[in-house]
Amino acid sequence: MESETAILALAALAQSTRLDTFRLLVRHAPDGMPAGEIARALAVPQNTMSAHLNILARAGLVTSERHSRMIVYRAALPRLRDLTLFLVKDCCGGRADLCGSLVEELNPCRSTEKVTP
Amino acid sequence: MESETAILALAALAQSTRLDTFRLLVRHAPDGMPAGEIARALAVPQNTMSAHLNILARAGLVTSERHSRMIVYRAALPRLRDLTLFLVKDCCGGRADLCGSLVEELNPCRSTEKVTP
DNA sequence: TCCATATATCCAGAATACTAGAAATATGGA
DNA sequence: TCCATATTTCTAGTATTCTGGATATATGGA
Repeated sequence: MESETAILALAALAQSTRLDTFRLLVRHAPDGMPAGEIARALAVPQNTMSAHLNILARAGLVTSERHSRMIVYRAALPRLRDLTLFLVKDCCGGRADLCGSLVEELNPCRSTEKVTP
Repeated sequence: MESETAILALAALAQSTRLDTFRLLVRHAPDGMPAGEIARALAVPQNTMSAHLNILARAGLVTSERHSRMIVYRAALPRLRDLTLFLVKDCCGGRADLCGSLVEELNPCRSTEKVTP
């Protein structure tokens, strides 16, 4: 992932309404939610939410698809993965000594898998 | 990590000079670099860099320590880990189905360790 | 065709961020 | 004490972001 792309994604998430929006969409993945329903759920005016959704979309963090009258937004998990990878690689950068503890801590995600012996 | 803290960190990294600064400090971890040397390395006026370093420090992404006349800045890797964890947990949130592929991809960090059988 | 619904776009005011010149503060050496 | 160095703080101009009212566009149903 390019720095410029990463900055777009970081800036998109560095705003409370947008971070809440993204989290809401992650919770509703992979179905997604129509724009109006998102605005209602977060108690944000419809046009304000539209602007925020546009910023998230330009950052590649959400996708949109029209379903008759509604436009359904979905979290773009691969982009979140790329962003996370970008951050971790900044930290690692070929230096496993710095990185080890970080990856260890990421394991909570695997808690449902049988990784620990 | 609280959302508010995460937003501070995301915003701190969502700016090219600061992202470059953080990356430079990660590359120079754990020794760190004095403020003036950072400014010189990135060709940024010294007071502008001071402002950016202050923002990174308030976000907890760097620490500073005076060494006689110089103030040495260091990347705060644990904070980067917390931020990464925050992002990944947003994605996972008890849903290993969404998270699996993400953690898989994070493994490049482990390339120097003997994890793969 | 007319109307209701769902969403986006236009616009402007308020707030916040970025930048760098000038001045202030802290440290160490002569 | 005086000076040079390293950094921060003050300040203000410019640019960008956030917000929401008003309006425009798209879709589907009567």
